Amino acid sequence: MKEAISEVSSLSHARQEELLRTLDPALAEDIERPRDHFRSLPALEKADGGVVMRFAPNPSGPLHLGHARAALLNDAYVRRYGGKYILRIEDTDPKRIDPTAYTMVREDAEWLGLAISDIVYQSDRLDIYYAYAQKLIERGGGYVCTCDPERFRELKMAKKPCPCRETSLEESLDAFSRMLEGLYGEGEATLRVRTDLSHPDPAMRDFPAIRILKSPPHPRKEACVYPLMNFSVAVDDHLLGITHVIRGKDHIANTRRQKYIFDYFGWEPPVYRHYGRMGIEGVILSTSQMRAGINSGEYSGWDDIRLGTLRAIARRGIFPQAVREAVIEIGIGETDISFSWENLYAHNRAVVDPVANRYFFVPDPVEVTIEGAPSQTAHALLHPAHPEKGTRDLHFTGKALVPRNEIREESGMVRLKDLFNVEIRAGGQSPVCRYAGESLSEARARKAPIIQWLPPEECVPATLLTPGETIKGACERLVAGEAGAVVQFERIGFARIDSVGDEGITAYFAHR
RNA sequence: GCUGCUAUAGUGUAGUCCGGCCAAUCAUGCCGGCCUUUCACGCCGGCGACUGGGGUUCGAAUCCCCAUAGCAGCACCA
Repeated sequence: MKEAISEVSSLSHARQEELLRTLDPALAEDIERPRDHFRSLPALEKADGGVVMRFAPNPSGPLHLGHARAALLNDAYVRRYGGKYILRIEDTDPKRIDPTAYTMVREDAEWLGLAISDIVYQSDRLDIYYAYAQKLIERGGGYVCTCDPERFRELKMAKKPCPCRETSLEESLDAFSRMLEGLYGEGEATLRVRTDLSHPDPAMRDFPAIRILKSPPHPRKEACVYPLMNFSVAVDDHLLGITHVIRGKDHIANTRRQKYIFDYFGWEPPVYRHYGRMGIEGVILSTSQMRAGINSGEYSGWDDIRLGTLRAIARRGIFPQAVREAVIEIGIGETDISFSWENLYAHNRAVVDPVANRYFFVPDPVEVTIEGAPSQTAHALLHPAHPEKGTRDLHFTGKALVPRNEIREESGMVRLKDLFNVEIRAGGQSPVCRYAGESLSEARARKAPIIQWLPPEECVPATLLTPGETIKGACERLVAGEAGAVVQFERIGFARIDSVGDEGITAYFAHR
């Protein structure tokens, strides 16, 4: 037996399969094919008949890269299995609502290209939550607690019940009505879900479901009794027919809590997947911290290019498709990861390179006279791979703007791209530049750098903004027609033309 | 403190469930070369990882135990 095994083992997989096919073709069909791993997400259980999923941000600010992961992952599964995708605005905490965020979230979701089929506002559903809260009490699953929160916490940690836990069903129902009538002050009464006080995880013990909030007022509704997310989410997930939930692992405990509610009502919970925490190099994702920075004037707004908001990266010329690919590549692993800009840029480069027109941008320009050079016109291609897009024509008439850092003692020969060769002798204040022929092959042979340049009378002042620095320079006039588009400044990198004004062009650097 | 999750190159990821051509995949990054009137794109080559220690086994990235590290939760936030 052993010999037989080692004999088979010594054969190659291909050979083994071949032999098996001759012995038992049916069995051979069962051989597991190596999964073609083109970045496909793992399959979801119970999803073959279609899914109903949701993206559930709270409207405290615009969407950022962290939201994009949740939104796009769920979106990818809805597209894969078919079904519905619900955008659920979780606005049950007036303290954390920025009224302008309602629009920003919708704009950002649209930018991402989410396949949203419905939008639901939780603030429209308060009566539903109240009704289910009553049912929960009737089923013995909840009680109104009027203890001091601090006191309750102590009891909970000691695995001891608070006095309210023993109140009768009727009393709890009455107390809950009084909550709704506004007879309690803020924090004076809370509906708790009855769980298991001896549960080893303190996070599970009689967690709160509904609380009273007198201020600030809700921007959309008049109310002072609001559900906590664990309650509203459980009720909504059931009522909206959510089948699968993909969310961050910070919700693992919430999932367990929500299961108590599902159990009390006899509902079947969705299938959950929790992905790991995602940090982003050099960027804060906390909405409150970003807001603080905006208020203090550190950032110019939600679309300040140093921020990780979607509007900020859009402004820099990152396309939603690149974000989608980067996020899908990351997947739903439970490991904590750090999101790398390099990976995002690589995806964006693939999106943008084939379509971005090429232009010259000369940073820190210095004007030089090129002695002995004939006037002539350079016909530079808008895109090297698409000659049919045409050319930008630059007329040379004796002078050129070139990047200051190309003029050095040791410069020697450089070639002005699409024009001719120039011999530079730096030394002192005024560099001397002399025409050195048209020969491209000579420039090659002498390893002359091929640099960008501009006719001084045909250029526009331009500012290139990167997250770290502001580069002043000049660019071709034609760039003015690219407002809103992403172009490639040759030898510099891709940039989005943000605005074209009297004082010149402003562009945001995307990446190399 | 209590509870839970995770651990593969600089980064992301495949493989882990069901141990075996895994001297570990793919991408990105970096380095070198080729191509090229851009330092872009494309092509070729190279660099670089199974957290540590025990155990089980003929055989462990894969199973078990311990340790370590990171993360999350224990909010009248979501």
